[in-house]
Amino acid sequence: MAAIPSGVLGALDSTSDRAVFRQIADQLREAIDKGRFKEGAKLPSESELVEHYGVSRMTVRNALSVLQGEGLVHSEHGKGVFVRPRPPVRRLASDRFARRHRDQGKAAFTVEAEAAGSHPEVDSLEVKEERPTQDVSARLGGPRRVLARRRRYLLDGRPVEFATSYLPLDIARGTPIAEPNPGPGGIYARLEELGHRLDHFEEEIRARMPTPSEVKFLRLAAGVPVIHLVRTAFDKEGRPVEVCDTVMAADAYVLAYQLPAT
Amino acid sequence: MAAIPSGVLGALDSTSDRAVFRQIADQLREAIDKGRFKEGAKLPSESELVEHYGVSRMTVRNALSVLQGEGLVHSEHGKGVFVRPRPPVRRLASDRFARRHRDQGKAAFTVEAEAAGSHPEVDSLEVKEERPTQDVSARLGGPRRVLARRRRYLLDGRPVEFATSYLPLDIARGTPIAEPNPGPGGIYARLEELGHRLDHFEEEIRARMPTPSEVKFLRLAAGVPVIHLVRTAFDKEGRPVEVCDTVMAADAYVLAYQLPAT
DNA sequence: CTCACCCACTCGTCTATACGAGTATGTGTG
DNA sequence: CACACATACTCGTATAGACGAGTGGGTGAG
Repeated sequence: MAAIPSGVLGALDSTSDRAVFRQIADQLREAIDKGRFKEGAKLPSESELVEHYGVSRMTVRNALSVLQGEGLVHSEHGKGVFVRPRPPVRRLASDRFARRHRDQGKAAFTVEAEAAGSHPEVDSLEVKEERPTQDVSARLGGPRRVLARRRRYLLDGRPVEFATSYLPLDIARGTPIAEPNPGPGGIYARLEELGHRLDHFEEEIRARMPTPSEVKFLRLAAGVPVIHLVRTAFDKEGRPVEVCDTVMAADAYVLAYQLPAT
Repeated sequence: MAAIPSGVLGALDSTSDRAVFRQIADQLREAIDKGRFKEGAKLPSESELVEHYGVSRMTVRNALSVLQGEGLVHSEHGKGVFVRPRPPVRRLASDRFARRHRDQGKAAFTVEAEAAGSHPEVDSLEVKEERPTQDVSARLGGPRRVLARRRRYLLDGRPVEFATSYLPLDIARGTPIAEPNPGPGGIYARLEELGHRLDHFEEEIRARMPTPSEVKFLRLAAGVPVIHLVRTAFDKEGRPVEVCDTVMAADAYVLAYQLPAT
C-alpha cells in the first residue's frame, strides 16, 4: 500500500470539537480546491486514508460520502475515488426559440451541439395521447387529454436532458406534431404553419435533487442536482398552445437570459 | 418503543439483489410520496426501524442518509427524522428590475415579501472596495478594483439569498451607491440618476450543491442545492455597469422569465 | 507469444457494539 | 406551585470485523 505524499494531507486536531470525519473531509476538500488533486485524479484509497489518519474505515467512508454529497468526488467500484471532472457545459440562450433560429433543417439541439464540437443524439422518443397532470392541464387551460412528446437528449453519449412537450389535442391531433419526427424547425414551426402564431414564452426554473428515476435516466453522479424548467408557449390570441417540461443535469447547463431594462 | 403501524412499511425481499438499505430507503420514500408520512411528520425512529426490519442500526442510518441526500427528510439531533416541509417559495419575475417597479421608497425584496405576507430582513451588509475575481473583472470590462456591496436576505428569519454587487470604481466611488443604504429604488435608480441609463440585463443561471460556507450562511438542510445567478447590467452605450452575483437556497425560489417569440 | 486464471487491490454492504450529546418528560423536592 | 434533576428517548460519532464484488495486473500453462 502506497503511502500518501507528505504535505498533501495534514494531521487531525484531537483538541478540536469538530468531528473526525469532518476534519478529514475538510482536508480532502482543501487539497482538491488547491489543486493538489486535479480533476479526474484518484484520491488516496480508503485503506491509505485509514492508515494515514489512524481511524477506522467507516470514519473514512463517512468523510468521503460528505464530499460525494457536495458533488466534489465520485467513486468507482473496484477502481477508487476520483475528483469529479466538470463536464462541458451547454449554454441555453433565451433567444434559442426565436424564429430566426427556426427555419432550418435541423433541430436546435443538434445545431448547437455540432457547433460546440459535440456529438448529439436524441432517443427514447415517445409520442402518445394521455391524461395530463393537474399542473399541466391548468397551464394549458384545462384540457382533459393532451398529446405528450417525450425525448431524451445526449451529448457524446451522455444523457443531459429529458423533456416532455404537452399540447392540447384539438391543436395537435392528426398533424405532423403527432408524428415522431415533426420536421424542420420543430413543433414551434409546425404550430405557426397551423395558424397558431407564437407571441411569447413563459419559463419557470427550479433546482432540486433528482428523484431515483431521474438519477437512472440521466445517469447522474451523486451530488448533482437537476434544473427543472417548465416553458409555456402562448399564441397571439393569448392561448397557451404548448407546455414543455424539461429536467436537465445541472452540471451540464448554464441558462442565459437577456432582459430589457424597461 | 412504539411499533410501526402495519401496512405503512413492508418487508424486505431477501431474494432481491437490491441492497437492504436501498430497499428500506425505497419503502420510506414510497410512504412519503403516498402521503403516509405527511410534511413535517416524524418518521419512525432508527431503533423502531431496526426492530421492524431486523437489521443493524448502521443499515437503517444508511437508508436514512439516502433520503437526506435526496432532500426528502432532515434529522434533528435528540428529536427524530422528519419529512422536510417545502418552504414557501419566492417567485422572481424577470421584469422585477423594470423601471416601473423602481421608483418606490422600498427595496424590491421588501415590497415583494410583504405582499406575500412574509417578514423580510436584510443583514450582513458590507460595502467596500476590493480587487475583483477574474470572472467579475472580465464581465465589467477589466477594472482592477471595484466597489463590492454584499448583503444577505432573510424571510421570516430564514436566510434565503446572499448577493454581492460589483461596480467599477469610476462609477460608484463617492456616490450614494457606496453608502450602506443607497436610497429608494436601489442602486439601479442611482445609476440612472448618475447618467448611466440602463439598457438591458444579462443573467446566467447555474445550479449546484452548496459549499460548506454556503450551507452555514444560508442554514441549508442536507440535500438542498443552490441556484447561482450572475446578472450583468448594461447601459445604453453598451457598457457593463454592474455585476450582481447571487446564491439562492434552491428550495425557496422559482425563477420566472417571459420571453418574446420573435 | 497468447490467453486464462489467480491474486491483490479497490469500493460496497452489513453486523455488533459503545459512548456522547441533545430533547422531552415526569417526578420529587423545596 | 415552581423548579431542579433523573431518566428515557432521540440522533451523532466511532471502532472492529466480515464478506462480497468489480478491476487490473502478473503469472503460469498451453
